[in-house]
Amino acid sequence: MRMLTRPELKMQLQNAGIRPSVQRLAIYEYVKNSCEHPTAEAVYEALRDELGSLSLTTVYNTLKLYVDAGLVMMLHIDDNFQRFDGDTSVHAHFRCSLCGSIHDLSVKGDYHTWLCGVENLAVTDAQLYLKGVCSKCSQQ
Amino acid sequence: MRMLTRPELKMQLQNAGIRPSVQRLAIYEYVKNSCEHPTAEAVYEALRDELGSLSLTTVYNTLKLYVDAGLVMMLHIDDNFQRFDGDTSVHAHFRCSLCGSIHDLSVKGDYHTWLCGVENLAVTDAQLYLKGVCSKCSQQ
DNA sequence: TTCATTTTTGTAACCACTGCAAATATATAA
DNA sequence: TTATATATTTGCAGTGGTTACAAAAATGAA
Repeated sequence: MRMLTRPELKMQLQNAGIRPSVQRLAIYEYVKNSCEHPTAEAVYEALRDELGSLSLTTVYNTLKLYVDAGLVMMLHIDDNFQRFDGDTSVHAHFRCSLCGSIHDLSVKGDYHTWLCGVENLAVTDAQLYLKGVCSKCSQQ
Repeated sequence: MRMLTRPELKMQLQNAGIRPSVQRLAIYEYVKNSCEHPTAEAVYEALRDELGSLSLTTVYNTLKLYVDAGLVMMLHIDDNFQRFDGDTSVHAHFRCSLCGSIHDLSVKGDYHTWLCGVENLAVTDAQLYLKGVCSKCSQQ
């Protein structure tokens, strides 16, 4: 996924009915253009200098705002942290037990084709989480 | 899955090299024969009367022991709680956003057939989580 | 019985996350 | 511009699930 420009990101927020304040735009840009599935704390640490003042609460609130609006996904692949993914398309996640890194995986079809008996269920979210040792760690 | 008897459960623990104390066997029996994917707190509440004295710490430690031994799965489908599943076979989980209940779903094949590029990854665990509204809640 | 090891227990602490109210910034109206 | 209402941000305190730790109890070996 190519990097999104500020005007593009701003437009996305406005289309979702969210006013693009300085903090909101910075947080949105960081999550959308990051591929490391950051925690709220990581977003906070990455932006606090750039923004001068930033509250961790703002980061949490803003990310929740985006999740509720469907702009960002919240991941629970990590036992101890919420993680956030700006890529809302259908894909799976792999977490390395050794280095803790999280990688995207492409999927074939979607969850409908993997499951039996989902006809009566109104599914709003599907997450496929894998754990193990990544290729980099297994070489060492 | 039929209910497992005490002798069967006891044998499973011994085969895993785990000494079946009174607390361990009771916790193991409860998780293995439950289909509600209980939290540690739920296991504790269900067994404290039967066992006379029981510590919540013992429940947490014992469940972790079983998870590390591969006898029980830990689920992270719920945002706020660890949940435990005595059924370690490949299956997916559906969580109802309204009533909070968690249901098992059968899957076709396994994760290898759903994904691209898992050849270089040593996968030790795969979890497919779905969220939405269950059939019971959508009728009301 | 005696001693070492294992298991259980209760309390205190941890820490990611949230609630809340004050402070600040922004939009609207006059 | 000024005044007022609304929206957003901020910092701190609190919450609650989970874990660390050390003492107590149970178990096994000699």
